Amino acid sequence: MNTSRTLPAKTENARSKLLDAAIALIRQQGFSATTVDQLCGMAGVTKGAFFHHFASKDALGAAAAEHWTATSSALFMEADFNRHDDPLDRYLGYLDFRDEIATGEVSEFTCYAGTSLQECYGSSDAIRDAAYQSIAGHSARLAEDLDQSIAKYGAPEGVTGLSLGLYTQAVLQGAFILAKGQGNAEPVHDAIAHLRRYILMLFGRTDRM
Amino acid sequence: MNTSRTLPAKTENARSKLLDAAIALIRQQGFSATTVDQLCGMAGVTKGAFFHHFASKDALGAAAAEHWTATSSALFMEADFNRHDDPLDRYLGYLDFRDEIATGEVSEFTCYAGTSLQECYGSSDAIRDAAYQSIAGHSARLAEDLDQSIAKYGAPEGVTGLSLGLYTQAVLQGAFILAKGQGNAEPVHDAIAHLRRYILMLFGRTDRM
DNA sequence: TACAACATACCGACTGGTTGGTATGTTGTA
DNA sequence: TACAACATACCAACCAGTCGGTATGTTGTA
Repeated sequence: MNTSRTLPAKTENARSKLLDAAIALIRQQGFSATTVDQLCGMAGVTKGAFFHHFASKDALGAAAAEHWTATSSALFMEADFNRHDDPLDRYLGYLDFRDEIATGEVSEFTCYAGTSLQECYGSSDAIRDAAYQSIAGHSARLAEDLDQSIAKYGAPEGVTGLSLGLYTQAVLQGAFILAKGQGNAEPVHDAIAHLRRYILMLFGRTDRM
Repeated sequence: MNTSRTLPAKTENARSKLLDAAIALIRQQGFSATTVDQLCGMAGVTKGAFFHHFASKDALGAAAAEHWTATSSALFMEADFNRHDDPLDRYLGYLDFRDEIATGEVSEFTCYAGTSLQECYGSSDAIRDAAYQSIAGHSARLAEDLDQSIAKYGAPEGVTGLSLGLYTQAVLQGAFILAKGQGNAEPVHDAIAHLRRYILMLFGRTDRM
């Protein structure tokens, strides 16, 4: 759920410039602390454009979650790890990929959906729902590979692909919080190492540790 | 890091009433979306009292993190699981305890420190630092039992008590985010089950699964 | 093809309620 | 009486949202 993708140059319209600005600013400052004027300033558009495209600040927050889903899912779908034949290799490749992209400024590798879900639970149903959809959908994507891994390698009773997919997201989201506290990506790398070890032990593939 | 503790009756002063209100309201709505007037209203005091005790709204947010540390660490210190002789039993008892207290309204079992750290990273240094201190301190407490467990049962190279303590917090914090999305504690129970299985496998105590 | 009718995208000054914070009392008590 | 612990009244800045207006398509039709 990172977005260091190269932007498609300049001819973007006001709407997408505002969505990009929203993801950048809200990841840094949070939703409430980010003002409409700030968003317009960063996007290089005026308030008129803002309220032409979005009914309210809340509506922008929710739309930004969908935008986030679109850009980040594109990022993961294009990545090389999907080409592995083995489902467990694909999952482990995903973890490696997430490990790699966790570098630089903390607010640039943390998750828009997680941040806004955490903050806006209780103050905006629209944002909460859109943000959770983003995370749940991403988990479901992972669950496919994990279900195939379970079918192939077996797993303890009660362990499902979706359960492991959600756990994966929980670990990452929690690690992002620690990274914000510490100011660097180290907690993310540590957490992924633990998660990787768990998965390998779970599937009896300790030879790959 | 839960606080369903019974409050010490009524003779609280304005300061602690405001801190309690802060933890309740900010966990629900987030820091920025919570106004000083709301805080005063819930605490049953006036603005004069607020700014008599706290230099600013930010200062209250930071003080609330320390208050959170105090109340939650008291909660965990008093709990029964600390009486186990075996360090691993103490850690597993901690997980059981966290599992038990994750019931009812989501905002009542989630973590003030995690929520405000997530949101205020980038907009308030004081709150960020105080919140991280809360989580890091809690992890360090867990690390003691985990280090003793490592000494007693052994562990793979590179696995330290502090690393596992921080991982434990990451798992819980991430599970809280999922719980906010889903609206109930199920993701927390699931995540703890995975974490517990990991720890047992790590220490070669699969007999206890 | 020419032109009216309409739509879309955007601008920026303005507003009215909100919000964090202040200035100035009042009261209990050591 | 001195001072901490509050209460009351108030303010200036801010902020989401509005509104009248412009510029540039698009579409239907005679």
